Amino acid sequence: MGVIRKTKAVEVLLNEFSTGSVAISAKALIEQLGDTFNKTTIYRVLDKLEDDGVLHSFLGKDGLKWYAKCNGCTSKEHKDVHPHFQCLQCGKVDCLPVHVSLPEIPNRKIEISQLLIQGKCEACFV
Amino acid sequence: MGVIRKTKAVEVLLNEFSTGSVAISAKALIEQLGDTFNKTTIYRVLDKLEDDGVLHSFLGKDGLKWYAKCNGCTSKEHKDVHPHFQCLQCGKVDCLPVHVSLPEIPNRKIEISQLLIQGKCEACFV
DNA sequence: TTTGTTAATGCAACAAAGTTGCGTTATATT
DNA sequence: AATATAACGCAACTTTGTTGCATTAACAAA
Repeated sequence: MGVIRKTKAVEVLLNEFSTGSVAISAKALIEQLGDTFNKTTIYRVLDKLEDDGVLHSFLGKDGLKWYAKCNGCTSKEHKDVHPHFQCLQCGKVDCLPVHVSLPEIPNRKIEISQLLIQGKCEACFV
Repeated sequence: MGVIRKTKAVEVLLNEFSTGSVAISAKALIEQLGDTFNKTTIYRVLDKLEDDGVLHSFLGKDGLKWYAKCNGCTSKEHKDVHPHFQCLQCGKVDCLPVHVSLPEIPNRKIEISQLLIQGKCEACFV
């Protein structure tokens, strides 16, 4: 369906993702904005923004849902595929703008892939 | 801590993983064995078997926890790293015995990685 | 500017996966 | 056989996310 009306919630949430390739969990957004908007609204807006190809989502290490900005995607086609990096120390998650070549798998058709790399980020890696 | 006593639950659960590289979700095990064992027991045994390096776990597409047999792992060291494949049609998940080369990521230390590939499995791929 | 349609919101109740506390059972050692 | 304690079952709980429904507000048309 996608976003049709530019509401306050859409505006505020979009603004959260305005800076670069950092991912934010739905949980964090609710903690941060839950006084202003109901959690249901937050979940629903994120959902729609994903439908529109504005955001993409993936699951972090503990099954939490994370969102980050898409590059060059539309509601028709999601072409922005890349791995994500989660810091085991500070918990920060971001998108890695690199290409990963998948292994050959005979007799199977690959449709989606999700690579989550964990370790220490630039800030936490001494 | 790990498994200390060979109980009925340990025996039955181990038996579930006796055949090859197929992964089973905790949810499925509870559906299947929940009349015989309490779900708490099932979760706890899976946890301990993972501690022992007998099983490894990972998160599937929808955040469900899946378990599969480890090869050559101990409680000290988990060395059996590989991607997993989840069929979008039948839902089956299995381990792919292949090596994936991760991209170069400057200034970060990679400690763990998890690759989930989704598509159509041998049986569902016509 | 006002009106009318309906998308978007808030609230409360719910759902599903997994966890915790605690009293009881049973494994395995002595 | 006695005993220490790991493992178990049960119920209650936690957390993330979802659903139904009445209310509000975006936005287009009059």
